[in-house]
Amino acid sequence: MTEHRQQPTLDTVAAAAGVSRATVSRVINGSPRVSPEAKDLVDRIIAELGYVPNRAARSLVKRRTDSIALVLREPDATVLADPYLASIIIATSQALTGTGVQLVLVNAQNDAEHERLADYVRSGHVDGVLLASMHADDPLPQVLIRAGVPTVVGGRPDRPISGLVYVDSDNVGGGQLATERLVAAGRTRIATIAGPPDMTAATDRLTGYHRALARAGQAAGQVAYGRFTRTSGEQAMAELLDRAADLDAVFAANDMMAVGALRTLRAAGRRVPDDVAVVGYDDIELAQHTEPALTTIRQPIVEQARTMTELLLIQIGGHPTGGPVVLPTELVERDSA
Amino acid sequence: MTEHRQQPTLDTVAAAAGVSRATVSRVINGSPRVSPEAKDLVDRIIAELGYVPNRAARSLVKRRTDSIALVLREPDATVLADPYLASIIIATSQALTGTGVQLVLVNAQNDAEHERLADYVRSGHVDGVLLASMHADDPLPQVLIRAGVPTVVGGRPDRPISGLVYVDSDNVGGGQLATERLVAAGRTRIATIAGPPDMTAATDRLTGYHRALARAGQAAGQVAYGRFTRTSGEQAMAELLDRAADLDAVFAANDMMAVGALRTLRAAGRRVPDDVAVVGYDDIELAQHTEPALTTIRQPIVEQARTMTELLLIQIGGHPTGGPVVLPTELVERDSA
DNA sequence: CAATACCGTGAGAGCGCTCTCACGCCCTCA
DNA sequence: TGAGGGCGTGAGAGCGCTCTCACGGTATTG
Repeated sequence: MTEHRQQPTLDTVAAAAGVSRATVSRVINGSPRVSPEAKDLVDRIIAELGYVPNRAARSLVKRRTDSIALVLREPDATVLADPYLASIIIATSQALTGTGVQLVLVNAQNDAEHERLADYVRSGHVDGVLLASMHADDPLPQVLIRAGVPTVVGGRPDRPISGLVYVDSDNVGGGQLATERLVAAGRTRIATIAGPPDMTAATDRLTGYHRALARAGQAAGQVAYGRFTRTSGEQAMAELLDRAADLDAVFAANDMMAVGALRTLRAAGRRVPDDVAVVGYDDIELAQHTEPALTTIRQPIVEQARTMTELLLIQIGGHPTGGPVVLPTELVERDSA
Repeated sequence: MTEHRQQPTLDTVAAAAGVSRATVSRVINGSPRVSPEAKDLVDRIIAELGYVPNRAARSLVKRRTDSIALVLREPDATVLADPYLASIIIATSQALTGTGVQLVLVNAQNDAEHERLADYVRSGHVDGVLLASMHADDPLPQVLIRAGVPTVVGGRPDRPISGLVYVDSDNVGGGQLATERLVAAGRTRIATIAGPPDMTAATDRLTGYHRALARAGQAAGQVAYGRFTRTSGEQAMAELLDRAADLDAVFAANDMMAVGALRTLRAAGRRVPDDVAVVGYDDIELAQHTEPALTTIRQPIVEQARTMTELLLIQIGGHPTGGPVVLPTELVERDSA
């Protein structure tokens, strides 16, 4: 293994260029108060020596690290393939390219790690925090805000938190969009498989469902609850079929549950979309490959990540950010409805 | 917004405890050369003041940042849902919990960003680098090794690089496993859809396929090439059917191509597995939901990430690491073969 | 009992950088 | 011609921490 040769420092460069450390620093930081000749000379020496500023030293004096934390709260390896998470991570990372800001991934699954997270942030290793997803009763956002740490969360918290900036997608609008699609297709006995009542995304989608039905002048339909998993979707669909054998459409609050519903419907001998139309939510990869391909609602994940990142950087810059941002969703028409 | 109250420093704590800065430092770093009384006192003051050491200051003098970079080279938003990537990220992050080491995600898509990556690492912001996936002709590993940066890469490079530590899964063994499954099922005209010839994972799987056939005493079967995408799998399958209408089995070098093959086979009126048995590779989420569910090869992604992380930490610790590690794969039996 | 060892502690020198301040220079203006 | 005002530059004081070194005190040894 190559020996770590001593990295050149500011002083090395200054000495080689015959100027002071301050001048080199000015060149590096693009200060206008440097003569063109000095700048050229220093630039040349820097290239020659392969000098790279030491980030630790810089952030020690600047009180700035130029990196932000993306905090994930999904717990274990079972969610490994969670496409939403993956998208958020990649999209955030991409939103950061060109800004010179680095992304630090932080896993904070349990409470102990939440504690450490606060310390971690206060230790000055990051300038701000992105919380990937809000969970009910999560004290983290408030802790961070109270500590004066720039923070942006993804998804609306279950109750308002003053000073909290969040970026959500329009779940109410999405649920409404999905249900309206079913109404427009002439369905009149539209049921729904809702998500866990303790998640705002789930309750918002249900609200959208109710709203669309009301606007269409239809009576409230059957509601069954799932846990956003395929098997819970299968069960909920069975329950729905049991309670309302004549239903002709289902809006599932996410695609995995829709996939489960599709299975139950097939097992029950119902044809999709002929007998029962199905609309999902999320537009996961799998939605393209089901039989029939799933009509669903697409969330603006990339845009959400980008918006969150932008808001955070603005906040870090010390500027005021507006309130929460809610991004519109989109209907993806396929074959199941 | 709360004012960032002045964080207490070592001096603050020392003054409050009536000891010297050095003693506080010793307590924090768990030095044995501190009297129990002093330690208790300092611990109490630290808790009282909510003191957290400043990481920048620490790493400035220690030349250690306690964070590592995970470098991704998947380019754009189209691979957003790449489950392999997501798994690697999450698994790495999990492998790091409890070590006190932080994960910095770095996107290095194009060459310009590769350049900057080297600088970035030399700027001392990370202690080592994990390269998520090897691409052919990638100069990065050599650059890093030459710079003396601890590095571990995922996947075998296309040609040996001296001093490079990599962790691969046994693609040859996996390809063999898949093909043997087909042989064991009594298939005698086994074709394969191989991946891009410039990726070692693809060529290794093909090698495994050939080896299994040779061991079984069967003649070499038809080989068509895809690009690891579903549509390329569809095309390759059509090509295969064209060249050998009587084939009774296909080994696809990844699941996405297997899904494509399934489509083409269905369109061609072939029943799976009755007429044609299909085995995929990767065991992606989707493999559970195809019709029929896909028999496939599972890679030890979590273990791979964990191993890579461990090897890197050992290297960072200055200890010698053994050579490359190759992890075994596993057959997942479902309905397509 | 003197010599030696060790142990807990404090003083202080940096780590590599930024940034304020002061200084000399040239240019402008009255 | 002298006062004033930039403008480019250098000196030097830290940022918060670790770590070496020296020192007094107690325990151990011949």
